[in-house]
Amino acid sequence: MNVHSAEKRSQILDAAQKRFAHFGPSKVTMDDIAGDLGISKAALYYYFPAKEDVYRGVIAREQKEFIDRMQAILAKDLLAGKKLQDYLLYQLEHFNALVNLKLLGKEATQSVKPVLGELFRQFGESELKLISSIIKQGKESGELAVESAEKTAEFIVHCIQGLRLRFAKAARDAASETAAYRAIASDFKLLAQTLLYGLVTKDNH
Amino acid sequence: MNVHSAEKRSQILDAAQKRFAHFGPSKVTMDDIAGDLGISKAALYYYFPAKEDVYRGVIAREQKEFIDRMQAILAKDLLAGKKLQDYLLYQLEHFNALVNLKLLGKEATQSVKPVLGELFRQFGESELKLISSIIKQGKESGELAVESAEKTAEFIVHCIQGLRLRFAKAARDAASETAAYRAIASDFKLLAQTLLYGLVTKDNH
DNA sequence: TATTGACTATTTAATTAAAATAGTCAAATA
DNA sequence: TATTTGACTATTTTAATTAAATAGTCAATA
Repeated sequence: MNVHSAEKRSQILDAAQKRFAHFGPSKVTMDDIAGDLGISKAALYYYFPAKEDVYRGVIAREQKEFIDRMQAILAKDLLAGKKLQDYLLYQLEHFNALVNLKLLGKEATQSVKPVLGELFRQFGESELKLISSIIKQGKESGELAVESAEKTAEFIVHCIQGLRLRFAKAARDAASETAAYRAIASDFKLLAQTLLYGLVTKDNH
Repeated sequence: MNVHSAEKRSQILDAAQKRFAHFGPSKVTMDDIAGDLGISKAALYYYFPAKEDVYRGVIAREQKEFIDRMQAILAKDLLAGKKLQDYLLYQLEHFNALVNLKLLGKEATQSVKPVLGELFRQFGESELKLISSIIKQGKESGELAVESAEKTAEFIVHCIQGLRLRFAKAARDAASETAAYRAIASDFKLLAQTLLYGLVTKDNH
């Protein structure tokens, strides 16, 4: 029976994570990963039935880490507006720390793309739940004026993902990735401000 | 001397535009286009020195058409807030009508990609100018409370492009393109509303 | 249960030849 | 002189073939 030590599985994911981040998934062989741990490839297959499962494992772990961090930020007893602001301001830096998450579409063999798509979808749902809970809190307390909390949350998630996507694209072309990062960080700051208070002055409401 | 008739050039672009929209640029040969017009390929090269220039011409024309339409909308004597709203509400449907614009990155041979990138950049700048002029109008009249009109305009353009990009991605995967369209249309509606008035109720400002 | 070496099955990369297509040009035409 | 063409060459794509790399299996073993 395959019981697996959770310990060992985690070590394997550690090694794979480092290599994936450095070379991209397609340039990392199962022998590479096994070699890093001083075990044979066959042993590796005892823990993960396919390379796809290793990649899936690495990404799933990163996604969980991201969601956990964001949940921690949102667990505090704050106004919904403040929470939303915090989410927008902190999600980018945490998102960026998780290298493989960004590698998603890019650098993937054709066969794993559907899997990644599915993982990405799940991730989006997790993000939607987080934002959704914030908006609901704000709506119920009368702090936020929204018609449908659900639709509003979706809209915000789409904005976030859209800006991230645009950033990824810009970072590829641009001379400096740092410049692209600063630009998008500024965008998220403005998004946080504008979503809450809008552009129109009070006199003109 | 190469004088070219503007008339003929335009006819060529018409034929190319239709084919590109239907099959994608890489599946359209110069012979195809020439055939549609009942002329020889050599004649076509008399008007356009390279296939790249045909594609460039088609896209440039579509971009101009888009910008012209949007300028028409914004030429009216309205509050900046209303103009911004109009822009956000109408840009999507007009953008979608211009097929080749959407084909940009996709379906392009490696050699034309840099050209397309440049065209895309120029297009972004045109859009930025439009939005920027709206925001400036609103700022100067005291209608909009923005720190930097320039930065705000950039932020809004990034949101627009991000949502479009996300939409293009979703449309590829999703079962129905129509469903994806409805979703993004709703997003732009919410963007128009939220950008102006924000989510926070007046009592909580 | 966990591990391995030796194996097979698949996938990717490199090579080449054939086909399709872009692009040129001297001559013809209107 | 401006435009068009057929016949040409140059370049790029595609297809087919093989060699190499890598994924994945399994009986034997500690």
